[in-house]
Amino acid sequence: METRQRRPIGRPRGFDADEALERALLVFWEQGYEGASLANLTDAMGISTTSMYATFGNKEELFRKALERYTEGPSAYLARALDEPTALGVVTAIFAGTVRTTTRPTGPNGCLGVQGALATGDSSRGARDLLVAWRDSGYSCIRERFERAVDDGDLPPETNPALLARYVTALAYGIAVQAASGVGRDELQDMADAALRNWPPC
Amino acid sequence: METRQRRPIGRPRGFDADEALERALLVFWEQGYEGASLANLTDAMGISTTSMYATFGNKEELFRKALERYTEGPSAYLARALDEPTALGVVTAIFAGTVRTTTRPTGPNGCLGVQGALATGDSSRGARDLLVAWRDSGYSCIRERFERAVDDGDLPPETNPALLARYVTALAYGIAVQAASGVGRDELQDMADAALRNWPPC
DNA sequence: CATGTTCTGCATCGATCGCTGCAGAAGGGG
DNA sequence: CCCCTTCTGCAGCGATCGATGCAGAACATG
Repeated sequence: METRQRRPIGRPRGFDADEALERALLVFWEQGYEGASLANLTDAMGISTTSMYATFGNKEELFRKALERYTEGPSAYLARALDEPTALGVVTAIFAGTVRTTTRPTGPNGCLGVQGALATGDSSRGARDLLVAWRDSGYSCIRERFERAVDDGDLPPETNPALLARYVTALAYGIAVQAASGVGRDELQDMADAALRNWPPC
Repeated sequence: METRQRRPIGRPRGFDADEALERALLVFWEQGYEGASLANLTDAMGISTTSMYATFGNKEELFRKALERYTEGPSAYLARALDEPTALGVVTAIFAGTVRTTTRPTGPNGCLGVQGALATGDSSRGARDLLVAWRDSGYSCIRERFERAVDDGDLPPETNPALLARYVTALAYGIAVQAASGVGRDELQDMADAALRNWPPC
């Protein structure tokens, strides 16, 4: 049997959808959901609004797919960090990944998941809720990882994993906000190193 | 001599400018600069667009004045916290004020200075830069307070005040982001308490 | 070739964006 | 009363918002 058709019927797409999505991701990352207009997005993507709607649905769907790409690309450090053998290793990797991703020499500063749609008008509530869920998902993964660390004896048995996860996410968000404000990579990494010097903090 | 004229010449204003500014502040706080449309703002303020422009200038000026009001109102805890006698007292007050202000039972969640215009399009860059300066001002005040604490012997002489201020602001921003995501007051305060349990962290 | 399917370019939709012109209303001073 | 100044209500400005209709182009299949 045939594994797959090489070309679907109909006129082939005149652009690379992956690259277009990457360009859209950068625009959303830098300008936020509301700040990124369809004209901004399609100009950066190099396609017409018609092609954008035919390929990605609408603006909110485009944002959702850009966020997926962000999760599996720039923000993939989180999933990798959770595989570190110790809780300290996990947190060290989370902070290092956050600092690196929010202060890339080329590209937007900050974190799409934080600054993409933190406060919005009514019409953008969908994007806002999407990021609330995204942040909550990241928090839950960290909390569950800490629960496992407690079970493994890697963290003291009196540790509150939920509280500890709130602490780590708070610092990561704080790094992202400062990066969006223009604070440099080295300064943020030094701060993260200092915070890691006593671990666990509670 | 007369201290001041009771009434300026011309038709008197038909609304309370302070109260209108307070209403605008709440809209900016909840929806952000870009998410708050002129219609949203003037509806909440209870005045017409003409009156808004005559009184406050334009949208960006209105935002600037709302931010001033925010600094002297909901965010005044920062200035008060800096008067605490010890660095630990300062940070304790900052965290408590941040948690309380970002999780008020009535009113918007989060911090206007963080979520008001973290990432914007080109047309809102003025508001964005305004908040970058606002956050930088807060950071500088904290850093200078820690420098004084080092001079006073309140903090160990090897302390890096700039780094410590980055740490405190990062946690405060992280609290604000989580509050904007719907995390409750008690949970955030517990986290702040845990972070304060070992101080200074570096 | 004809036919079917999909994608693209152009023009444009109604709604909303931030903002303003203008006439009249509401006060004080003469 | 008239005159001056300031504020308000109404209407509407050009621009931009997100989103579409439609005709034709570009492919596969027969």
